[in-house]
Amino acid sequence: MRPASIVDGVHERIYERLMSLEIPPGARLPIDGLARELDVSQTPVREALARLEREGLVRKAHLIGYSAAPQLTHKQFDDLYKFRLMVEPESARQACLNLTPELLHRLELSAADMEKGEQPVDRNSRYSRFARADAQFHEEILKIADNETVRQALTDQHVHLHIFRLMFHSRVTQEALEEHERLLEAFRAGDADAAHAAMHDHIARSRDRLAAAFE
Amino acid sequence: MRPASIVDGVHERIYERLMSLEIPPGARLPIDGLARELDVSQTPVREALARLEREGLVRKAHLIGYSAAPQLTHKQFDDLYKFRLMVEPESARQACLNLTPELLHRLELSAADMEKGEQPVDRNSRYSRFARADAQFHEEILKIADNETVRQALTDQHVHLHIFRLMFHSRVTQEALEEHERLLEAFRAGDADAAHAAMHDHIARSRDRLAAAFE
DNA sequence: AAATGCAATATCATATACGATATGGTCTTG
DNA sequence: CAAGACCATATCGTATATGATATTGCATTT
Repeated sequence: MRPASIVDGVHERIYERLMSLEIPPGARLPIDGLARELDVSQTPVREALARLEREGLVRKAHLIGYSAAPQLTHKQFDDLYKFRLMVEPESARQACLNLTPELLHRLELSAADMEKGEQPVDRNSRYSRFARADAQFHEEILKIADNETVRQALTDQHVHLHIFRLMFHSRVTQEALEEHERLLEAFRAGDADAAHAAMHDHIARSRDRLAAAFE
Repeated sequence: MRPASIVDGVHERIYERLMSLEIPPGARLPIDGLARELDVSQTPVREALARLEREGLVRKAHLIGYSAAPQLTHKQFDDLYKFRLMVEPESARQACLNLTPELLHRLELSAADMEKGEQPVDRNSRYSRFARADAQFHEEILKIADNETVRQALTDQHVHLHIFRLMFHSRVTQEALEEHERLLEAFRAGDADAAHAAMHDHIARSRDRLAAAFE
């Protein structure tokens, strides 16, 4: 039985606060303040913040301190989606080629999670659940594509975290579910080109839906 | 004058030791050992190692410690090049569209650096110089493509570091220079599709040249 | 001789301490 | 009254100390 390290716990708790916008973009993150609040010493807080910095979720200014990363700019948003379009459709194609009935089944389950699931109690938890499920679905496809480098690169960009923060106040549409369904159809048919196209279409539409958040 | 932080210095010095294979893949990296050796306390060493861990250059085992990341496996190598092929040719195309005479000029200079330059004193420094210049050239193109997300994602994969470690004992060919030249020709002509093709070709050939390192 | 248990050592994880620097408000001065 | 100097506080960056855990080697036993 290993005692999970304090650093991991601190990292996770700060991550959640950032994700839930409890710590808003730009807010300061004083080390000893967090240490007192989480009832640990400064050392693990320091290390957790260093990790979050490398992940791009917080920024550090020498002799000034850490602060939560600002919201995505329009350009960063564009860049992020261009990146996804370079990588994810191709990964969907590859996933299609690697697909086994068992893997497909797991993917279907993952997609189903998004539609049903317990009714949310409030706006916040609902969006959170949706974002989590969507991230899970895309993640599943990347795992099937079996390219750890690509998966890591996307994970490092924290696509879904940023998107969640953006869509926090926007509407969750039924469209995304339908697009996922079209992707699944391509997978079921074993049509790699169709999977590529469906993923491309899905991401482009997702981009256009979210672009409204900048108006 | 800025008081460069000790953490930065420690990070850099360890990075160089990893890059130069002075610390071989798999070697242990004891915190207090490094602290004594570099004549600093453990705290900055800890933070530097945490950064290197996020960068994928060292691994950490809870209650055991840090160690240098192992060499790329054949699969990781394949994945890395598949990733590059998804991203860099498209970036070359975009760079071509963004190109101005001034930017092209800088790129030409960058490419020229690779060919001439002072004669190396030994194998090690020669490869190091080549690897650095090659990294610089590709980096320059990504900057022109002006997609910071993509650039960061590639940087995070430490493509050129891994490649250098692989090619440490292999031959540096003239071919790479010729491929860069073909890329430049496409840029000069303003032919985005040709730039895409040339970059694709260059990376695929680079992959095939290095694949020998696994035999 | 091989295996097992135990002690010694190396190393980590965390806590705490302290000097250094930035920031913000107040006070002085022109 | 405005502008600049100065001090107090917050916070960082680094160092050091301490308890906990893993690893290693040796002794003991079978």
